[in-house]
Amino acid sequence: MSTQDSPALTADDHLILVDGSTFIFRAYHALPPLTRKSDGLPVGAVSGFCNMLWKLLQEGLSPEPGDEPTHFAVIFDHSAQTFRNEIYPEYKAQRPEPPEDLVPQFGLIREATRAFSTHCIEQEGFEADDLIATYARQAAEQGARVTIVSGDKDLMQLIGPNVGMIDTMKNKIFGEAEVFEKFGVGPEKVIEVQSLAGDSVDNVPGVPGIGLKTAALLINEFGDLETLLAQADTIKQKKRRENLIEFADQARISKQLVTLKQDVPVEIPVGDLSVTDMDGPKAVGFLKAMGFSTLTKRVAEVTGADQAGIEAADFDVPGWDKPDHKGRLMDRPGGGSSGSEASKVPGDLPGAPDGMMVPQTVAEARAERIGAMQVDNSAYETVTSADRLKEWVAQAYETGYVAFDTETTSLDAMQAELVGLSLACDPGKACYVPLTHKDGEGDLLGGGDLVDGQIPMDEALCILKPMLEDSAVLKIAQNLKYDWLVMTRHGVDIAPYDDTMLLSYTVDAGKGGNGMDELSERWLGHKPIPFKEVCGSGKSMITFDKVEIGKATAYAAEDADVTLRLWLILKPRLASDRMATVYETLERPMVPVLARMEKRGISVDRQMLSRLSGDFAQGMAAVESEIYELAGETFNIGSPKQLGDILFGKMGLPGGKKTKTGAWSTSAQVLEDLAAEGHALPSKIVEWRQLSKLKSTYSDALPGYINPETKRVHTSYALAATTTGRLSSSEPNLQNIPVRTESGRKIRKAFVAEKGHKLISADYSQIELRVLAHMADIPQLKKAFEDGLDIHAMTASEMFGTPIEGMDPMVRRQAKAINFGIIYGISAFGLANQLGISRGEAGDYIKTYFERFPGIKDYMEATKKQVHANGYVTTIFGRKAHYPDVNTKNPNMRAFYERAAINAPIQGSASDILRRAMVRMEDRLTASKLDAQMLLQVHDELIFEVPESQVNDTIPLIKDVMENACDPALKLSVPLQVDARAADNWDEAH
DNA sequence: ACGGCCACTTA
DNA sequence: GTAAGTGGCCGTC
Repeated sequence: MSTQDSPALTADDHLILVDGSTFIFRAYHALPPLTRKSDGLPVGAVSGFCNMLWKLLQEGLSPEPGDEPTHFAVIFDHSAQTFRNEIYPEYKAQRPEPPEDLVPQFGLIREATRAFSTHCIEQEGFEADDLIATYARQAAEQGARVTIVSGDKDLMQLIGPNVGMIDTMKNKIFGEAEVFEKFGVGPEKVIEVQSLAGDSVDNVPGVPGIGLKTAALLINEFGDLETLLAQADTIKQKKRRENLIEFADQARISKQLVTLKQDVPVEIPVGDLSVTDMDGPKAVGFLKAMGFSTLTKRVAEVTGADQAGIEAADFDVPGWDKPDHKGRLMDRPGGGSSGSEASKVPGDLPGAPDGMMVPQTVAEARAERIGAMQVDNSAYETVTSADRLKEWVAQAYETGYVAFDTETTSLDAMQAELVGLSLACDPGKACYVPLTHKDGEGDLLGGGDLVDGQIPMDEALCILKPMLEDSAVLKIAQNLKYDWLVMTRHGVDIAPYDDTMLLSYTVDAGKGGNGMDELSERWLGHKPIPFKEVCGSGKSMITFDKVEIGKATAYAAEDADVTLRLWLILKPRLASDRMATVYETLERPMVPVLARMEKRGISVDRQMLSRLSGDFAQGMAAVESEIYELAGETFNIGSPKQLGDILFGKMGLPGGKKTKTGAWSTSAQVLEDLAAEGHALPSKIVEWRQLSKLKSTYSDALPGYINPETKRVHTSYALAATTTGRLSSSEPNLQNIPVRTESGRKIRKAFVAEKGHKLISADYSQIELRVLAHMADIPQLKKAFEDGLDIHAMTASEMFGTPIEGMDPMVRRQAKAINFGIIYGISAFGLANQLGISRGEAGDYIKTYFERFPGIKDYMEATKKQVHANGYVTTIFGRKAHYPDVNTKNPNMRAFYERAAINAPIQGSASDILRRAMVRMEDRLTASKLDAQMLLQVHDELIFEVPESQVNDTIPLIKDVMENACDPALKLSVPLQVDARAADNWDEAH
């Protein structure tokens, strides 16, 4: 990958650079020796390294959130020879060969780095320090924070405002003060001092007779080395003066040696060092192979890897000659592991219990600490004055983050009136700011007046707006999209922000709901005040502005308090679960994108729908009388129970399936089977039901969703509702608008473009099959997509050997059903149902398919193995879908979860791709000065409203964004194809 | 008034 | 065979 493809770092990023090489030596000498039980392989330094790395990956460096690394790399020396040896051949020349039992551990530690899914960096000709210097400079220049993990004083010259250094072995943080303590100067003068004082360990000569103290004295007096050398003749002390003059060049060489090279042409750009999801089984396999039982257990627990089911990794250890006789190799005291002693050697670090090396993860410790705090609803403040509100805002600036929640009059963000808002900066410290509470008599003639003691809305917003929009304060909300919509209608654009619902969804999708009440019970063991206890429910429900302010404070401030606590628990899990990139690229940026789509809404033709309702009613009435005629009586056709009595009781038709409650099924499938046997009534029922559905769900219901103000329909998208990463749409659901039947498409025609505009529909062609071809790496499928072939015909041709030219449509149809079946985690039962063939025949088809496409079978088996071992599967962009119950003993349930797990990476990856396209779309349109507005998303399709004059320029841009949505993070091995069309209504555009 | 069940709509 | 949401019916509260 070239440098320009690599994403730049931002101020929100935090790069951790681990100095691997010095760590190895220090761990070797500082820690008690340790050998592998099975064969005496020395692993002491490996153990120390693994514990250190695991701790860093788990909790970053600070117990506070927001500090988790977004980028992480371990840097090693490549070889002893570097450019410094050309300048000064003696540089580090006196270094002894590393101890014999350390040699095999060099490779193992690199292996360990990779086993923890961490970047392992080394480059020929450069020391680790130079690579660290280069990365640190680049990251700092891009505004990111950098932390160097090392105890090497040579790295102290890099410390600066954005660059910190920490010695994890001594648990010491090095800031400017520490540098000053050690060198007597600030970080920027360290090299000047070192060039004078030299370094006996590294064989840097310096100037004879000048040590650290004198060097610091001189540099503080003269400023830098060159000035000092130029004015050396003014030095009073004779010997010092002579040495400075005589060894001036040696000092200059020394400076070159100690100056770290900050412009190494690094092979891997800094932007590519982002933290990636840990491969639990891989890490566990490695740790098992090392015999680190405690850490193995710990990693398996946290990553969810199946400890028992994973085999120890098998790899060669260069530099390690497995002794013929146990215990021969080691000569370090206590380092040997003779056969008779082996059983006495603990499986892990002796003398350094894991409890010290591997503290509880921050995520776990947090959950425990925050979860143990009590929630006290009576402790919250009601903010009634502008001055108090300003103090809360100041507190938010002080803390740097604030939990935020709005209270309104409606669940529909597009109609909701702002009633008040709540803030929290610290667990237990939260407030409610009532704004438009009215007294409770508003339903009578009098009353409905504003309650006293509320800050005027405009004044409150003036105080809050700068903070809510200030990049210095992180706003934390639960389901921010709602609050974002409410606030944007008051001219406030919240940024930057975190969303606890999305955090939970990112790390735990599939484990349960992500609503606040559920998360609060799960993580805090606290049940928040139910909304209905404040506002009631049903007909007697009151809007929040009628709630008495004391009661409102207890409820509203609690929401902010709980949200803050959830954030404190969930945010560290992005790092510990390696999900930061998923959250930051696929989840968080979707909030404003979807909010704007919901705000725009789409125009529906009310008259057209009204006419359709009439048409459907007429059709139903006609069918209805036929039904009563055939049945010989009237009954409620919409009641499956009554219908079953007529069909299978009175008329005595053969009942096929039963529903799970034991009643006769009257499903369309059953009715169609009966119709095929020549019965007249069943097909009439099917016809009636279709019309009934179209009328009730669509033509009758949709006009009720037209917003009186905007005259448009505003759906609501749920970002955290599905296990796979798909969105869902509700109130109304605009992702299931009919399209398959002629009468259904009439509904779709009622979705229209504004005057002077067109609707553009752009949809991915076969995206899930393409994703599958990529993931399972199926050569025939990839070739077919590259060549633009009819994929179902190709499948049929491959399976049955018939040429694509002049293929029987029925054969193609079967292949199509199989292709879909594959995506759904195929079973003979399901395929038989779909195609109306026997289980045996369906099984034969599947067998043939797997023979032709063995990679698909491999993929499915691998996926099943994964979900059983980890409890989750992942998409190509790292999204996780959890199936916590997949190991159930119930074979039907188990098979069901396995199919879902096979489907999830396919469906989820396709969803990720469209999310990426959506996140980029608006900027790309704006950059091209196009006014297209993204209105709807339907899983593989985007709907836009576009000024007529711009249609021709907009279509290619939309296609470009969608077809290249994987760039630059991932190179898909199949092309993506997008079909886009413009028309006056959705039906014709589709 | 609420919730489970069934049926139907989409990708 | 995967993933969703909505409406009508009907029993329970």
